[in-house]
Amino acid sequence: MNSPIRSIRGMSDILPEDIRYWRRLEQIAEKTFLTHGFEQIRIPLLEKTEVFTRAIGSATDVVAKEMYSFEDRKGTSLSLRPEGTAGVVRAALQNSLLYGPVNRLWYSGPMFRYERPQKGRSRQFHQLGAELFGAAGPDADAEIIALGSRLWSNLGLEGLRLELNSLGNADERQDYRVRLQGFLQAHRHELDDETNERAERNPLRVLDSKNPQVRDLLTEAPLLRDQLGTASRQHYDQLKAYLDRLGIEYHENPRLVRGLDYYCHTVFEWITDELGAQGTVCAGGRYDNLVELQGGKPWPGIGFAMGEERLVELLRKKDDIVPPIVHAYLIAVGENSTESALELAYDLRASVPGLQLLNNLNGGSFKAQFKRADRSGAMLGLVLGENEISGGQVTVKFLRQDAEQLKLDRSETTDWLRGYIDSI
RNA sequence: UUGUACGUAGCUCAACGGCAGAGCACCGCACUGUGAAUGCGGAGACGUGGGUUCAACUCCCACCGUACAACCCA
Repeated sequence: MNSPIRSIRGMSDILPEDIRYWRRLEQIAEKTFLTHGFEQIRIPLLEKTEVFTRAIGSATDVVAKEMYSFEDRKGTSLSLRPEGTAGVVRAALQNSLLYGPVNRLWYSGPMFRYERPQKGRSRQFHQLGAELFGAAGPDADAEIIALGSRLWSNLGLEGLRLELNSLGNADERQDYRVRLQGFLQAHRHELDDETNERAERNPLRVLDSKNPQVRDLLTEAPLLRDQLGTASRQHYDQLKAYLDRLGIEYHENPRLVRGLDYYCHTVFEWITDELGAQGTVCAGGRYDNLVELQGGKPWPGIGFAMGEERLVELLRKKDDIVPPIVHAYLIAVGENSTESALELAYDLRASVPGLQLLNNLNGGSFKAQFKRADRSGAMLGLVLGENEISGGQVTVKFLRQDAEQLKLDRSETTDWLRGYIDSI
């Protein structure tokens, strides 16, 4: 016998018992995006690899080590998308969505990164994201952060912490990068190999290291904040003033940097303490250089992406979404009962809106079928036996309440069920 | 890529260098048209491959898988 095939590592199935949380998340997110003027865009899961190497940066781990890349039959390098923004920018450019009025887009769907799975991290994961193009000011930053905040309240999620930082513009960031690199090099004998290697490749990432020794040393490191020019500082201060006005709490984290190269100025993360090591539930920032990197004329943008698995986990912890109820289980025994039952179910499902009806399959005795009806969680057992069939009737047995069972004429069954559904 | 832990029935877990056990779930019977209680019965398992041993589910090694963490990041 063949052994069963398992799904690919890190690519898990989303099972029926979890679907209600996913649906709640996606429905509320969609509604929230809509009320903020965001329109949906759907783009391919597969892009030319260059879409990502240009945007995200070829030195980042995401591009260098974590992409699912392969050549198509013509030898073009393609990659499954590791994130959404790069492709959205590509699509916006290609379809002439930019360079006009402010443009707001949202997307959702699976992303792929080749990593060892752990809690809150998988190789196929799902993101919901929003992107806002054509507004360079801090009001847009506030708007996009406010959207996140509103989404949490719409979802009933509390206790998410907003961390905030500014990376400055490209020049400031480059200057800082050099200074930080200098600092790290001066202390390289105090650092482990891994950190030194990172100091070479992507020094900003050293800032959010979890290594306590590194963190200690970093208290003396130069701060990006001190490197910001007047304009960048004003942008950041103005954003904070707007957030204060909106009553959105934030924690400034001067060591918050994002993993992807395209960010500048405002960067932020929404973080929970309830999910273990992977607590970032939403992260984003401004990417004023990205459109240019992707081959367009410069155009400002800001956005964020949310990890759906992580948000679903938070919703599941609250556990306040009730599973759908099964109204009735149709039991049928005896000569010709199968066709009568199929017919009755077919008719009732058409004539009783919202009726959740299971009909018995695989035969079985009355006892067995009642047992299945009970296990199914159904409120009612509808019984079609020989007596009912010959008399044109249906017996209704209440499985969850203390009440006498009824015998209805088939002609009145539809109305009775409508009334029953309304009453519960 | 690295580290740690764990792989026994559909699920949750036992046991033990010497016959592999239970609970839940499933199917049936007691009750041949009435579930959820009870009793009885049925079917069903040692991740893979080596090694040590008279004997391995148990000890050792490798591999595969899973979980968590580091790295990285949503």
